[in-house]
Amino acid sequence: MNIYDVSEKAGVSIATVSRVLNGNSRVSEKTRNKVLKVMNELGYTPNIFARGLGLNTMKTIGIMCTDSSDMYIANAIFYLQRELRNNGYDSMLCCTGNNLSSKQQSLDLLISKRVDGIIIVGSKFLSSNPESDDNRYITAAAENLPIFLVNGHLSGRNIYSVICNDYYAVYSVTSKMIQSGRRDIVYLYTSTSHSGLNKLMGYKDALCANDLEVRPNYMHLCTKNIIRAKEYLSHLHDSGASFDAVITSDDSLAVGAVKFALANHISIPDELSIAGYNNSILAICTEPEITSVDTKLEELCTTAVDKLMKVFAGNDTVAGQTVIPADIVTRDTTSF
Amino acid sequence: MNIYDVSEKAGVSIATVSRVLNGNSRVSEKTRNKVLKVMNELGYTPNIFARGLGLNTMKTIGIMCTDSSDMYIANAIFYLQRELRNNGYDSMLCCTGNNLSSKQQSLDLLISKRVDGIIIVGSKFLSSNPESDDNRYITAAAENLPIFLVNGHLSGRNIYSVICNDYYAVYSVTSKMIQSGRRDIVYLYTSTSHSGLNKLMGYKDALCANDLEVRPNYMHLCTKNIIRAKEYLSHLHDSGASFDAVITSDDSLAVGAVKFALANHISIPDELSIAGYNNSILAICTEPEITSVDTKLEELCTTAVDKLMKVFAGNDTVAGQTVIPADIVTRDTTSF
DNA sequence: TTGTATGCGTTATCAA
DNA sequence: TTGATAACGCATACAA
Repeated sequence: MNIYDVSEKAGVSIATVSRVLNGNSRVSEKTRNKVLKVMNELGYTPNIFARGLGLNTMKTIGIMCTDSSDMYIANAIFYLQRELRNNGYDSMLCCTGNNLSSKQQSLDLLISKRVDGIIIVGSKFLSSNPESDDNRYITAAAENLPIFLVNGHLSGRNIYSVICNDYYAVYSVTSKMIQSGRRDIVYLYTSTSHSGLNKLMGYKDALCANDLEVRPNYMHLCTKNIIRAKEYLSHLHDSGASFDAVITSDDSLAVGAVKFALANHISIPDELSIAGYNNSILAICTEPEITSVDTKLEELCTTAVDKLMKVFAGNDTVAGQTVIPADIVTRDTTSF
Repeated sequence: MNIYDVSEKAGVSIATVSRVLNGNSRVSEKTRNKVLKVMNELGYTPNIFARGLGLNTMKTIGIMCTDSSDMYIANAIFYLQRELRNNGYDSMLCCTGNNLSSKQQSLDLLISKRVDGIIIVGSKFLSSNPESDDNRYITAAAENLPIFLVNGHLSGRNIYSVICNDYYAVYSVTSKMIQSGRRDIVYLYTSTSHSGLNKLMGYKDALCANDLEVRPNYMHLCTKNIIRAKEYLSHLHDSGASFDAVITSDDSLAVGAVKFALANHISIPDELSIAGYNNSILAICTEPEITSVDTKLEELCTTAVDKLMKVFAGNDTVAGQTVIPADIVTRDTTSF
């Protein structure tokens, strides 16, 4: 079933069929209808390979991430996919894990599939070491197709980032904690990515701005895991360190903090204030519900796709980086 | 950059380059190395369209779901994608929402992209009405390519289902509740899909088997939402109905039940036992943590991909339906 | 072991 | 407005 079958049955040439297929106006109404009727009768579908061979585009965007089962990333994929579809593009998903060589392989694979562009989701995808060459393969790929980063930053030609203002978000939360009377504030974080380090810096700077001491054991790098967060706080508590607030870089850690407080009969928020990050469903699972930072993921995603479409349209004034401010959603684990 | 460039630079014919590309053994070691070297130097990547044009396969599987931001589905996508990759296949994701015509459109789109097979995730994708023609478009598509259902069932040629034994899982949980002394058991559920109705039936049958009354207001269809579950239980409680157990078809509803109990100073599990479903992270967010049914999602997904590969290999003895038993993960909201 | 020639289904260029 | 034909890049049957 191909264009020849249609042309034969309709009594026209393949060129005419092709014109009908592509909405070319240089076809008489009568001929067009005749061809459309035949296409319908035959249930004809154009062959995407043959088309791609000529046009060298598949109207498909590759989406890469380390782990699509992560709630934040899963939501991003949903939004991206929806926006791309609205713009006539499909998406091809690659979950790479955290191994550098498998990230490279996935990128090569998407390129070999001739995707028209690539969207990378999550700051953990990139190596945060600016000295290393670990992101070189991405800048190299950007020579041939545009690359977009959602919640990640990398500079370079044909690379576009859309990020949330993580530094300012954590700075604000920390400041609010201090303003509401907290002085011994623990910060639990999950990642040393660009975004992760920005958040940490926000915490430190807010302490400094208020003349509070930055204590190493009050900043803890922790796997993204409820139990681990609870364990570390228990450990800190048992070791005699006192703290009246916990700020986290992810809601799961904040859930751990709530569980720690409940297990030790520490009242929330009077004796211990807790703030989460990402404003996920986890923030409303606990009792009390958790104050959390809304990172505007949907807006990040729609902005990324918008920029992508502009780049495809040949607009060469698309900003390399877009920063979107976060919101703080106040609930019952804080007294501000 | 194509096969001709490589052949010219390597001083061989395009046929030889193609043979090297496809691992054909009828090439001398010397020639092979020469060609590989040139391919490397030129950074040559074969054009997938040209290849697909001849072979009419893209080594790509379409994955369809209603909503990839649903935690259950997000996990399924992760597992499926990983298994497909392990077998040399890529995946193309389509989130359709719940609208029938957009489901049909997405299916058409995947077919027009010449995917080699389609995996549909989630029982909500299918219409559960066996009388309606709403699933006809799927059986029609199955005439041309194999269709796999993960946690969904549809019978027909070239359609394969992998499902969890939901009926028996809920039957077991309900029986255990009864054995541990509960008599007034509420069942909250989110869906009237095939899987959803099976679960409901499991609940009813377990009650009947123990000579307990099936009361309509003790079975409630509820959106997948923490607050809604809490509200319904409050309503039931306020209306004077007494209950000593809540079984749910999703962890989110069980979280709502925990919140209801905490808000009303009802002790868990003594005064109220609670069971969730899907054994998601939500089950361990609350205090106490929730007993939940592990639906073996990873096993469902690997089994589906296994079956897919067997079908592609021409194995015509692949079972149309595979049923995998669930596990009950006992935690602190039940006394069994 | 290697090379030549053809077909895959479409789009686009040129001619009519 | 329509038709004939080249081009896209690869795999493969057949020839050498």
